[in-house]
Amino acid sequence: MEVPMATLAGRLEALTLRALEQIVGDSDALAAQIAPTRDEKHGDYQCNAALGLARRLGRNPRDFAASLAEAMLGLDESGLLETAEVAGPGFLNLRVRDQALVEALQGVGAPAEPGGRRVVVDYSSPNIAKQMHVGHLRSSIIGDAVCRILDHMGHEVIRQNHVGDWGTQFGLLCAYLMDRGTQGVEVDLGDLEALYREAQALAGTDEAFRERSRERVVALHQGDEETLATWRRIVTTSVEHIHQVYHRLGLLLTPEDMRGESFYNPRLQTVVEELQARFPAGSRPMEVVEDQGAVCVFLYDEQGEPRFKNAQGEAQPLLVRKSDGAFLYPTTDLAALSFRVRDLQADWLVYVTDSRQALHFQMFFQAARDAGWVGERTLEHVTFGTVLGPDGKPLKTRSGENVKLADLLEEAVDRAARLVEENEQDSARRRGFSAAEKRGIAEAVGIGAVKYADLSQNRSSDYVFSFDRMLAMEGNTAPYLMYAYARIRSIQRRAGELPQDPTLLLGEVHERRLAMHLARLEETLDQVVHGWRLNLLCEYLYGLSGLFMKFYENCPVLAAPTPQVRDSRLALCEAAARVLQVGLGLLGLRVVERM
RNA sequence: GCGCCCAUAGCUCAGCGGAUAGAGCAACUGCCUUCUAAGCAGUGGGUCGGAGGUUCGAUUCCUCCUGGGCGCGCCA
Repeated sequence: MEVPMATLAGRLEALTLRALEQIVGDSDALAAQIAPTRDEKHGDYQCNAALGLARRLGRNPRDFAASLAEAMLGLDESGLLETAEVAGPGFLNLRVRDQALVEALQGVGAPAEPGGRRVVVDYSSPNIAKQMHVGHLRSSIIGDAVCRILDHMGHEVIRQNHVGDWGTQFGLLCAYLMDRGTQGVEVDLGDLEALYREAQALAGTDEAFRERSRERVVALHQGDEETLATWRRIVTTSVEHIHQVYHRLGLLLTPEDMRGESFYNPRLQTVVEELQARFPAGSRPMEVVEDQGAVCVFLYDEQGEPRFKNAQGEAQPLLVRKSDGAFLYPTTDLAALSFRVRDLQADWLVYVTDSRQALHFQMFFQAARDAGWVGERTLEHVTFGTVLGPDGKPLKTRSGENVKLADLLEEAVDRAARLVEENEQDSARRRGFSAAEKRGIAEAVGIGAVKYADLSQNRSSDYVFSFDRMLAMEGNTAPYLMYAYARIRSIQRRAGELPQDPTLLLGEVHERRLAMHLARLEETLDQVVHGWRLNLLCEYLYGLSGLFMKFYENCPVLAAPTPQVRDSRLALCEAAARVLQVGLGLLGLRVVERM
């Protein structure tokens, strides 16, 4: 993995590689193995290259590490290293010069120059005609953070909200609405949901209605104007609701990013025909055959064995057309992939959906690859676990329904508002906020808490949703990080004029620790992107907040011993505020100036 | 049956080859006449589910086992 040269880790890695080449000559298997030290008595970074390499070369690891250290110090024209010391069985402990650290802080948090790759990020993807519920939370939050980080790193991001606006449920709903003759009458979302439930119930008992629903699906797909008009009314109502929720969640998604399943309808037939024509029965690694009236794509590995098997141990196909002629989820996904590659010219596709769809994505990615649609492009399925209730089962309301996202966010903000109010009632903590300020803080803290609680989890595991924990004032929570930021702003307000281009002095241990951590934002992001481990960014920001709090306790800023130290500390405060704001911004959280 | 994910402190979770395994909560002890105490400092708490293997080195990688979650032909 290439690391941008600007980061300390990147510069150390480059230096280490040059030194290794000098010692052992050209070798394809050289790895610098630079990592931040866990314990600061081992320096700032450690190089673990000597341990393994010395053994392969039949040399003593400590001796090898010593000559590596010598070579590195000799090649270090830019004055990066303070010391390089051999320790333990052959670790090389590296301490960075304060001057190099100060340089690394220049422009920290600034976005990269544009010029990266073109990335399509597919996320959120709610269903039309239903309220957004907790099942859409993680995709929305995670996908948005992915977009923000990619953009920060200089990539061109194209958001795609692949909404479900075209399935069989619309036949049901259109048929029911048209039966009732509600054309022209305003329908709100609550009505739609009630109507959908009624329609489902009716379909359970009424064969004729089921038949009319099926006909409506066909009419819709064939572009029947009356059916389309009904469908559009449903869509318009839902889109409005969805964007209200997005606005409150603070997502980047706009109506322009919405490209629903219906968009691909005219392309589905072509996709199936292309595959059928190019991969007739007997083709490898993929063959398209009709079985029981359905069009099936079978995928084979290099040995000609089926890549996927069903519960009976038989080859399992990807179904691209049902026996009744209708298309399915995989068909739409293939059409969308083709559109993103050919029309949007993307060279990196990211899909953010829950992990239950992992098999589907494996199959459909493989089919796209085998069809030659992918080439050198990157396909990533970013999965996540389920949001659970206190009982350890998927979160539902007491009556067993999906928790509506709008309700969940409302409660989070309510609870945050109560916390703000409690502080205002306490004479020792009162800040004298206006009603508008209190609302602003509650909104940022409440929504931020929900998002941060999600992002700070390991993506792959399920997690138990708890307002109490996410809004806790202590620990790795949004309020803690936002509080750190507000404290910095408070100092800056009191300081008045901020110093112009001050010299950073890192004599105090808390000053240097803070500076070193601040300098590691970009290298943390490099790690985050590798596997989309967003919780690493959360951990980084939590660590930053903790270091700032310790700095705050131990290093008076406004009452610093000298004007030079005061200016230096004010500059550290400014850098910390910037990194916190940028970092939280990358996660989609807003900061507040006071709380 | 096959596949994917998970198992780490009493609880909730970090830690995807490196040095004595880390946080927060909960329990206990200090610190507000000094920049926001939504804070800081400290104490106690672990056979990293089990057994093998690879490695100079394994919570981390591989194999098997146990226990949980999820998925596997016309839903998306």
